[in-house]
Amino acid sequence: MAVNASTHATLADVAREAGVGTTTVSRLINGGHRVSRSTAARVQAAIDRLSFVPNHAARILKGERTRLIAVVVPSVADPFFSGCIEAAQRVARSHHCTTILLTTQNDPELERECIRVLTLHRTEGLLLVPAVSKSSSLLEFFRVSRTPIVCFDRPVFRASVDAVVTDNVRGARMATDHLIQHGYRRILCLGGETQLWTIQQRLRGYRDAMTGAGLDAIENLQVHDYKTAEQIIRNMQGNGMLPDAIFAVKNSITIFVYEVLRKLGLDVSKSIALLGFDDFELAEALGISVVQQPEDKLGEIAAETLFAHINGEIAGRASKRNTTKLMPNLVLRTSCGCPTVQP
Amino acid sequence: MAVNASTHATLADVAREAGVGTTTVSRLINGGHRVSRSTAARVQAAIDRLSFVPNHAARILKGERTRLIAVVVPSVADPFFSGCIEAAQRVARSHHCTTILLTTQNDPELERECIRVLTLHRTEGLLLVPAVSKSSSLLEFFRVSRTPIVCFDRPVFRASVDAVVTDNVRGARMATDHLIQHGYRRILCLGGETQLWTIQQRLRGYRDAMTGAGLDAIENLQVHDYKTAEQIIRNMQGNGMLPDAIFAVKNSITIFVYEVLRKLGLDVSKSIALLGFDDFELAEALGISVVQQPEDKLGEIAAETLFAHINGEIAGRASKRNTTKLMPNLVLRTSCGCPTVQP
DNA sequence: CTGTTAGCGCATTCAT
DNA sequence: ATGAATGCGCTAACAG
Repeated sequence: MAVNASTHATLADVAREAGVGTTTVSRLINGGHRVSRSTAARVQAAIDRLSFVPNHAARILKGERTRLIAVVVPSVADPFFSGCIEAAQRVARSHHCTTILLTTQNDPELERECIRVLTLHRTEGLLLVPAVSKSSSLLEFFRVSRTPIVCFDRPVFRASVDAVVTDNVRGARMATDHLIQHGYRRILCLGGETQLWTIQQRLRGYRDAMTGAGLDAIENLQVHDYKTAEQIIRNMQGNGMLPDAIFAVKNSITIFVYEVLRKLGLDVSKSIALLGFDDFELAEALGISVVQQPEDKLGEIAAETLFAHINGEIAGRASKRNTTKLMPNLVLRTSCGCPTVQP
Repeated sequence: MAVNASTHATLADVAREAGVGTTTVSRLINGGHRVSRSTAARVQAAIDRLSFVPNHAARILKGERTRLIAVVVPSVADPFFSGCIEAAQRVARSHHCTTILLTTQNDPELERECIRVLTLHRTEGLLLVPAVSKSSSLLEFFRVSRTPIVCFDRPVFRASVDAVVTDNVRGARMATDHLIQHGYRRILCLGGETQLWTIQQRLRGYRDAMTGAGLDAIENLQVHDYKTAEQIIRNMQGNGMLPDAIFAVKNSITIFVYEVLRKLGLDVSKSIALLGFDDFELAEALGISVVQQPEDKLGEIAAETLFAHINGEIAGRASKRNTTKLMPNLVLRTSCGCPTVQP
């Protein structure tokens, strides 16, 4: 047989093998309409014999859809993002699309490279967590790009693309208000990575709540790792300035703080209350109260919105951008001072 | 301008816009050799004006590399796998390749679908966590596939493809031995998902260690969630049969057990020692001793091996399969009974 | 029902 | 240094 030995079999190979024209083969693999029973069987046999799989590139060149969408996130390892990705993938699969996954590490330079790659591959849509929210180069890309784009987790300022985000302000305010209602007055807010929009929003929520209650905001936004967290709390302890409660603006900080309090022998919720933004696996076991983001909803809605655009169900660029704000959930366990609930 | 309005600009569009032939444009975007200074500038301007990005599909059709590799894992949300993915991606990027990410949920049916998709896209290589280790259809696929494949985390029995795995037997044995050395005699092994190769290996390690020390293995492999874990331990408590120590064969079970012990008021490491397979974020904070898998190494080595194959640096299918076993790390914190270490 | 043919966008001879 | 022509594998329009 004169099959293309070095690489994959082609449609022509199959046609020759089955003794038919290429069109017949093409028709068979595209639904099998207008092909006689017997011919179909013969062609199918040839396909199996040659392990033929159509060349996607050739189809795309003919103008078929690529059925590829790109998901660009800061990191896969972050449980929050991997949760979103999982949900988005599920949606993509339901639309018979495959996902190209790119990571930016929040670096605008890498982000540009990701965009180059996905343009190269002619992805039909882009689900993007922008590295920075204020970016003229992203704005420019949005302007010239002809493929649908949906941002999630963070918006891009002044951009005319849809975005799906959590209401971070509201979440932080709910959390802080709750601590205030418990009667705490000195509520410390611990944070880091303040360049991120999400963090800024949470800070705003915290401040709003404190101000609203006539309390002074106490903040330290230099928490980068366990070490800095320990130092900060030790210092406050040394000065006899320990707070009544701590609001941690993100996942990892909540964990650091919990660890520090434990090491310093401070009983969480007895001596110091703790409430964090973002849930994590062990939080429930440890009774740590948190603001929970609906990550699967985020990924799912973002992806559904994207496909609505792709399928032309939404007016497109002409219309104004539409930001969907998802409400976070205040999950009360015991670290905030709430009583243990007995099931 | 007669530019292809509805879609992306083509090389011909650029050529027309710049008043040159297509060849010249092609040369410019492929290194720019043999193009005069002035022409180059003119063409570049046209490229920018039209936001031209070469059509990858056309290049592939011409025989260029797709520069695409597929990563097929059970789930992205699992921190173990997302760690592997992150590392593999880093390697892929260093080889100028993009990653297509597919998930199987450990379902052989979905796995087949993933393989269809990646064949369609002509990925140059496949990094696979096989849904099941005993699979004739996978074996068949390996046999006919002409693209390099590397399995990781789990092997496929009797397959002639490389695999990179953790030495699970050894890890479990190290863990159990350590508990034995602490003087514990009644060491309970708690597990689930026993259909997975990794779990089976860990069980073997546990049994080897127990048998080797002349102790009776005590196992319950029906732990599926928090509820079952609680029931099992409560039962043992009711019978006065609580063990001295517990070895949890995986991540989530360790967490369940920790949670149960806490709820039952049993002091971990004082009343009952605990040691788990697989590290997790809060384990350090909680002082839970674990067997740590080098996930980034796993992903990295698997990917590097794959690229060695892709780049023809390894003999290929002819040679026997080569399984790389990575040594896990026993990370001793306090839950196993070890003293707190003061830095 | 089935086959022939043109052309998608690009890289690549082979001329000039 | 530059361009015209060819073909990669496939689909679709057009015969038969």
